[in-house]
Amino acid sequence: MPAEANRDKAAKTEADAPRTTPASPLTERQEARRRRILRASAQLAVRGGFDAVQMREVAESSQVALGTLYRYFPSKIHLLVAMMQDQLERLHGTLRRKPPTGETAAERTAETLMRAFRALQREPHLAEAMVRALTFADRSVSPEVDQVSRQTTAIILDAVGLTGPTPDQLAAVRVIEHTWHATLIAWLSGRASLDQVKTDIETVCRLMDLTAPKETDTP
Amino acid sequence: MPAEANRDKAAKTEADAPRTTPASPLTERQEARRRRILRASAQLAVRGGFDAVQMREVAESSQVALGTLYRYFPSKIHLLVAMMQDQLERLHGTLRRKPPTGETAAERTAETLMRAFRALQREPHLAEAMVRALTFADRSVSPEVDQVSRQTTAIILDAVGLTGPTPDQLAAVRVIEHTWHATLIAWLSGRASLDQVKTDIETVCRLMDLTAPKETDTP
DNA sequence: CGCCGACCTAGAACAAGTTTCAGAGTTGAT
DNA sequence: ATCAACTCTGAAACTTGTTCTAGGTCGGCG
Repeated sequence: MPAEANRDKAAKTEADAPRTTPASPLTERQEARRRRILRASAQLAVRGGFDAVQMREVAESSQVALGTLYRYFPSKIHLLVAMMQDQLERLHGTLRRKPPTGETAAERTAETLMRAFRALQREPHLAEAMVRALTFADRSVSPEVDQVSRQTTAIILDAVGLTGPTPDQLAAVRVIEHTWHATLIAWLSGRASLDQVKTDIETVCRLMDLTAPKETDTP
Repeated sequence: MPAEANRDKAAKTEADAPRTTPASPLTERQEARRRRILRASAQLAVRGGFDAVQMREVAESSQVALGTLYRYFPSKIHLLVAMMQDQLERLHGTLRRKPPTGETAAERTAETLMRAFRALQREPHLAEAMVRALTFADRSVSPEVDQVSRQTTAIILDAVGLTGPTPDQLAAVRVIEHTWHATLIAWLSGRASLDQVKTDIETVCRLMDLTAPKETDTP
């Protein structure tokens, strides 16, 4: 069934390659290829982490030529960051279905992050691959990394229960995110224990007062 | 003057290669080589950042064979992390000579970090090289990365003016460090403005209350 | 019907980090 | 002075990410 042609035409008029951003609509077949690639990458990552995701192997596993792989994901980093976007979306969905139950904002945030952390713990190699990619990303991956960052912010804001955060609250959320990332990295490279992760996360959630604006008054 | 031999012997008895850790004392010549290598790396890094530090070029610039370079620094990451250790020591020295002047611990900490930040700003490529290496480091570099982390902690504790920090205070310092790192990364990859860096650093320093223990009482 | 253009494939080629190896060079001990 | 045990050198080889080239496939259109 030639459902592909007209869309290919559309893609052509706008850009040369399918982007990871929502910009260009992909053919069904192309969507399928993209999913195959991401799935193959995830499988490899689960087994051996960042180093095990080798572009030639990804191409072979997903039954795609190397050149095609690079057309879909312009670098290994792009590929792994896209994988992270995938996983984050899934996580956000799960969290929406089963929101955290803590009393205070700090408790809910810590609970959310620890839940995410336990999910990552289950596949540490996968986590390592994604996080390494994320932190190694240079300017050419900024848009994608930014998207990941926004998604993380959204997850935390959901946990807190804020819809219209003040700039101060946004800054606090950023600090929490930073701690989350850095702790994750320290844990993945064996420099922090599980306890330390837990402590740090709880510390930052407790101390970043998210319930009220800091500078302005709230009568 | 053959002051080299006995020390080489000493080195041999203990390990195969000179480590970056204080473990094995190096010959003068070896010290000189090591410094040449670090200097050459820094020069290359200043020019073009992480990518410009190419092992072949470093070897050539420092007049050392490639194999020798790898004997001193088992990987590019090790090399760049060692560069960071160097710079941090220098910074710590400077800070000791001219300590921050703020009234509160939070102010002094923020001042210290912003001063470090401005130093990095002067050589953004150098900063990029070091930070990329630091965050990309895997387990094999743990000891060195850990050393960097300890040095950073020491600098912050100096700024705060604490000598015997409580576990809670150490956790708070870790959160500050995490924020510092993550902000730096975001800035280097163009995802955060100078203002945002400043805001985040000040936010975390302000909110991480370092003046008194959190759990235990202070009569 | 047969050609066009976009996409895809296979595979070579290139770049940079890393490893390897044979042959010097050094140095302390005998 | 010679030896043994190192370290250093120079160059090639190997690995993996990335790019390039030449040709193949497919759907729509003249």
